[in-house]
Amino acid sequence: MENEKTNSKTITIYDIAREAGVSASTVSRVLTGNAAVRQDKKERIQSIINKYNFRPNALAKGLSDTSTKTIGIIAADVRNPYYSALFVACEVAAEKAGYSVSLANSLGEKEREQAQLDLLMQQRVDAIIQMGGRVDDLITDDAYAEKVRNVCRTTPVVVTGKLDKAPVHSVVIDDAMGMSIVMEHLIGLGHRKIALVGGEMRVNSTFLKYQKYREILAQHGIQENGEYVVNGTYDPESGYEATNKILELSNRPTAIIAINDFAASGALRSIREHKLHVPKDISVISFDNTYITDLVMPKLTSVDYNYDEYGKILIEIATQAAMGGETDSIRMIKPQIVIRDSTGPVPKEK
Amino acid sequence: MENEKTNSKTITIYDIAREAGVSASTVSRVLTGNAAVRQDKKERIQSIINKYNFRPNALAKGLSDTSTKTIGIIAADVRNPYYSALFVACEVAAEKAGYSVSLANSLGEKEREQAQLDLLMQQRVDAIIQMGGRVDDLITDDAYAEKVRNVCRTTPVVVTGKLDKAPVHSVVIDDAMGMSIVMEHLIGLGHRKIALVGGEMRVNSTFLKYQKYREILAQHGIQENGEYVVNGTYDPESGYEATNKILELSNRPTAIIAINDFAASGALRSIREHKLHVPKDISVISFDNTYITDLVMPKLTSVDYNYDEYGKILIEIATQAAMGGETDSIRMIKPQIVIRDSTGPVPKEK
DNA sequence: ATAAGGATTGAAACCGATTTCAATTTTAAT
DNA sequence: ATTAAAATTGAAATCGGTTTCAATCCTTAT
Repeated sequence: MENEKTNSKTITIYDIAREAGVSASTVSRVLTGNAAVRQDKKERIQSIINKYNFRPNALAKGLSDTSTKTIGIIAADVRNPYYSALFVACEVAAEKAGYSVSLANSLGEKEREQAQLDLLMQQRVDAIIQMGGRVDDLITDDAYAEKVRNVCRTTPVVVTGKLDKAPVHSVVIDDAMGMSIVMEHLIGLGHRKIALVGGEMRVNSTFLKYQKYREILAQHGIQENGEYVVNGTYDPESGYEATNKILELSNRPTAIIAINDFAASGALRSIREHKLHVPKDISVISFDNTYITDLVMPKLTSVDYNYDEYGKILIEIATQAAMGGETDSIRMIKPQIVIRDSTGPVPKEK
Repeated sequence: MENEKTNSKTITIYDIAREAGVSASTVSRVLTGNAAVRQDKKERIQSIINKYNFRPNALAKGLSDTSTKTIGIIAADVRNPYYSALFVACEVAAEKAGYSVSLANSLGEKEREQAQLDLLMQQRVDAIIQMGGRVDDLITDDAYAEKVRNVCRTTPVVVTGKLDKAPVHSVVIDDAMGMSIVMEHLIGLGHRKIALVGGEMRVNSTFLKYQKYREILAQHGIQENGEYVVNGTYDPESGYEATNKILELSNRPTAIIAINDFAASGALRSIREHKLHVPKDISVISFDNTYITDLVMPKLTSVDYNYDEYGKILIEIATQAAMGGETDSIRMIKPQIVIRDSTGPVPKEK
């Protein structure tokens, strides 16, 4: 009942061996190139392989090799251009290193994330890269931390972000530096009334940015205005609402830092509806430098992480770990600002 | 040299069996639930499984089952929200059906696409879904068609689009109907000078739209203006340039149909730079209804395909085909218009 | 022509599950 | 208490590769 495919029988290494009049071992040797085979036999076997377009069963290979040359990737949501950019960068880098990747989306659900961790482990991927998602919850959720620790026991895990609850490898964006660059850019343009839009403080990367924001304000002798910081959920609608609140203040800021490009697009809409102009009346800057920066008007100044490089590093660490490299490594990604049309000099006081 | 992981030995069904004092067969039976096991033994085994957090090796399982419960998906580029939306819809639908998915991006390169087809076949996915990509080239590229035919011999392939060169299953968007809806919407608003922006005629879905566009113009007795049709490459920049050309015509159109939301965003920019307003001076409508429609100003009227439903159908066909269903099925997706702020009544002649 | 040495080769074991088949244990019926 | 029928169980084969190890085949030097 199960296997009633009408497909032609899939051909195996034994079929090739029989037709070539050699043993399966010999066919395997030409397949892997791990050992010498006499030239004429090699050619004969190769031609039969070509004739049938034979491809060795990756399951059997992985079972015997104990390596699948596959890296599992769990992303929060590839519909977010930040993750899709990073995923594609990983895929390309992996391919260069002779690995393929397999993607799963956690969609921000802890249960999905754990199920996917399990699944990838079962599939015997050589390493798992976890981008975003509910990693931050590990700090509070012990059962979850235990699960990750368990996975780490058999499969190396690389996480984008920091994590002390489990022996994972980390690649972290220097969020403080990112905020620092943003603040210096704005302050250099004369801004002193700077608002922060979007983000949840329980998310580490957001919290680090906030800390730096305060630190730099202090450095420049600027009094922090609590009303200028409005949390949100990283989407356009939330950026829109947060900005609405801010623009209704009697003492409006002259610059808005959005937690990501999505929130910034919402901010732009709110600003437009308040009949203000960017960057003449108010500057907007954001993080992630996704293609969204190019779609909205004006084009957004944003903080970039060099996704190609970022992906390359993730894959590098993952493959090294897969080959038994040391655990607990940590690498930093240095952000860079990409200046477009949404930031400009502070407007003159009237 | 190869296997110098310091990880603890991965535990197998035999380890569980030994500790439970039963045979591996019995452990397997509680794992799969395919056969009865005495209650007390079952519980003992289950508790040992839990104790070690044991997960059966999916490679070994797949090898013995001849089903991996995995569906391979090849997308043109998940960075495009059309594909990411469809991919996530597939992932969710697959999960409900007890399958997992594995994603590869062809990035519009024929060689990558073929390599990925090969790889997925080697990984013994139960079916392959190919979304977009160079499928259209199959019509002209015989070597490629031969490759696909070869894959089809062992693994069912589901394609988004039509294809007679290989025995694949098809899910196609009714592009003609989409264009029809768009045209009726615009004509209903009084527009008669309607331009078409972006797209390459060699791409079937684009060509079908163009055909319907002409057909409907004719139906309404509107003379086609060749200058109103400007091809492009589906990205913002291309939509921008095409629209620039159109807006420099002496006899400007009052509505622009963009081939997708990206092109539409470029069109909006061009229109803005020409000091025109949407939809007061000119209406803009596009295809795909991605989240981009929500980011730009004004929000875009666009044609939606109900991605959840679309993904569900793709997975349905893929899983049925995997279980030996008939080949060569074809399903149609009916598009729907989502009206937002970018389309309005034709401006009064001055 | 022959022995030593290296190059090729195949048989068999292994990777970790599932499943068939026959044997054994339970349970139910008489 | 017996026996037939039903429920459990384990041994062994299988899935399709890779690799070890011992055997066989060539070379080349003597």
